[in-house]
Amino acid sequence: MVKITDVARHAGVSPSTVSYALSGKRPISEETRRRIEASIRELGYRPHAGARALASSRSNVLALVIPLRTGIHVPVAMQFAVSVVTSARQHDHDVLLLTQEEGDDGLRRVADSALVDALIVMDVQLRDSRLTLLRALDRPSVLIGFPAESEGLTCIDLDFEAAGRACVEHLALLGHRCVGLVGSPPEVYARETGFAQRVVQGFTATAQQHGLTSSFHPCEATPAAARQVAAQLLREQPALTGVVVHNEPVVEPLIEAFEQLGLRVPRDLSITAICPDEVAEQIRIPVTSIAIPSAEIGARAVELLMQKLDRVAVPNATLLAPRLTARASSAPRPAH
Amino acid sequence: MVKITDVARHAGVSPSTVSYALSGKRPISEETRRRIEASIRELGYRPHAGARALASSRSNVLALVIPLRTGIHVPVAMQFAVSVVTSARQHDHDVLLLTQEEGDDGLRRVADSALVDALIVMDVQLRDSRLTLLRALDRPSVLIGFPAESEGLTCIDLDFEAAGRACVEHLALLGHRCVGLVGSPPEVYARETGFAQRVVQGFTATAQQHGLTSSFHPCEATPAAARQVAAQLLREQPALTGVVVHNEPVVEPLIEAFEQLGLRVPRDLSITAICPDEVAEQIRIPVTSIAIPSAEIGARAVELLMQKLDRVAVPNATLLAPRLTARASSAPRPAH
DNA sequence: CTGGATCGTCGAATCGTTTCGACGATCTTC
DNA sequence: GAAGATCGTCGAAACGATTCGACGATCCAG
Repeated sequence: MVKITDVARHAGVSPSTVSYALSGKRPISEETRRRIEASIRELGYRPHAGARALASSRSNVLALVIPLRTGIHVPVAMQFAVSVVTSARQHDHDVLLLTQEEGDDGLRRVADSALVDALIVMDVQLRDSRLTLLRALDRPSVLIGFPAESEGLTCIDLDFEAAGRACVEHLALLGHRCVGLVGSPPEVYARETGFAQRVVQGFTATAQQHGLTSSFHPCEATPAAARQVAAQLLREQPALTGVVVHNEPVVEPLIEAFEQLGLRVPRDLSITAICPDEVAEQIRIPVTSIAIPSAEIGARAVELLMQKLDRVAVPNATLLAPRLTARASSAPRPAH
Repeated sequence: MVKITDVARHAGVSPSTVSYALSGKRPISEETRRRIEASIRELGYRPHAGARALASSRSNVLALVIPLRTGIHVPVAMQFAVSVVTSARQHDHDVLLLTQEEGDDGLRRVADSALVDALIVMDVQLRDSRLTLLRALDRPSVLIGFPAESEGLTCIDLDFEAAGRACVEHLALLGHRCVGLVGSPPEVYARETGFAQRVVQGFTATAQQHGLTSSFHPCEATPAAARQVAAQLLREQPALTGVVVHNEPVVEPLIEAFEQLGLRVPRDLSITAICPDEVAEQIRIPVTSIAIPSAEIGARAVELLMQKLDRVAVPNATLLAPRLTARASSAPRPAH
């Protein structure tokens, strides 16, 4: 293995000079720098990560805790993870993958052993045992999602309440007067995951505000459940003309179900979804949707972490504004 | 931060004794060990990862390279990643996440900087620029999937050829004489990803061997494409009674398409798929399938790596035998 | 009972960086 | 042209573990 002393000797300088040339923490003359860089390339030198971490007390590694639970849409989580890795690399950091089931101990382990400099935690719940831990830890962290009490933590997420609101407003603007929300699987609400509830809040409040009739149903992530919910919605609200879906795998089956019940989309029924663009676009009738900007959230989470590592103050809460893309699935309310 | 000398002082022993008590590399008396363990708990000591890596030249971190490409089924990749993390933890290792796009440089970086001890590479292609690199690297690696030339590498995967064979044999045994294969998206074959081609080989060879009429069509991962392929298959082979699907997102749409073309599954048409159990089970008509054992592959890959790290010889190639689960979608050939 | 293993522990060297203080040399500024 | 900054570099001291050789004590075999 080639080490910094080898490079130093080869370039005719001292090891510390090589280090400074690499880190830029002290000025190095143009000419010396070039000589050092040439030696590095020629010898194929790579700083030893462990030695570097030991000396600098920075590992340049971020921990990412990914969820495993049912009810979360896997491709979204994956996209998010990829975006974290990509962004981290742009800041010269790597990403250590932890699973939810490692729990508190896992977080404490990687933090206390200085294996990672900072942590990103996905899918936090309203009351999450990890919150206390994260607050106590001497390493910065960023949460994806908002717990009930976010004091002393840094959180970022799509503004799901605004997303629910935007969907209803889109439908209201098109003249719809009777709307329904098809939500995530029941267990998602049961375990008090903030984002799902926030959609419901935004949806319900806005519907009321606009004087619309509305109802809300959780829905398992299966076509069968979708058919059932579709039928139930129509039974309860025969005048239904607008539906908001917050449940990725069910968007398409739900449309199929409505059509089999005799409703044409968007002629008789307008559909709006909160889902990734890929899902919205790949359906036979492309769906008007609010995207879940996983890539942006990931990138922003990393930025926040980098700032915190640099001791720059950052906002406690970052809510990304929803952007609605109108597609073929929504239209003005049928004249009839 | 509490360090090993603190523990040593607290327990009244030397630092090296603490180290040996922790690693078990030399015998330590029962009583001393207990005293040390008590001190560790009391002080909340965690060995500094960097220092440990530096002194032992072992980081206890594995690199995992995940694919980003289109055409691979994301939940499968995710399941696999989770299983790698879980298994690694059981061997006291952590997992560093790399993306495909980091490419050769990324692999070299983490390997040469001693950031990781070993590497797992998913989704290798038949001829992959990383192969040369992996062979040259001084760190052990395991590939998921088989390249064209696997000499000097350790590879593991489901035996996709046997999977193709098993599907055809299942259909042949049920009396079917005319079968079709609906494959992955064309780009998967174009980029020469071994596993997809191997299914085709197993399928075609076995069909021929049993004297069956057969045909093969790649298929984009959309319902529209599924409908198109279904129609085309029936046009080409009006006597078609058995279909093998190797394309997760299309299994359900394909069944729907066939039924809309007037064929009842499994009365008129038997379907067999190569896909995760969750996909096979969640469809209205549960599908006879060969599972992709991502969890097992992940666990086995980690085991192999651990053995290689311990300088235990391991087989070059590990092919997992396919297991076919009969479900509602396949039945004996219609009488006439 | 004696000589050679084995057991349990210690001290010191080592791993490969970063970083701090120091020190000439060069550059400003009045 | 003297005093003080700044520039560019060096040497040496961390950083916090692991591991090797050594050494007294205990055990066992002949």
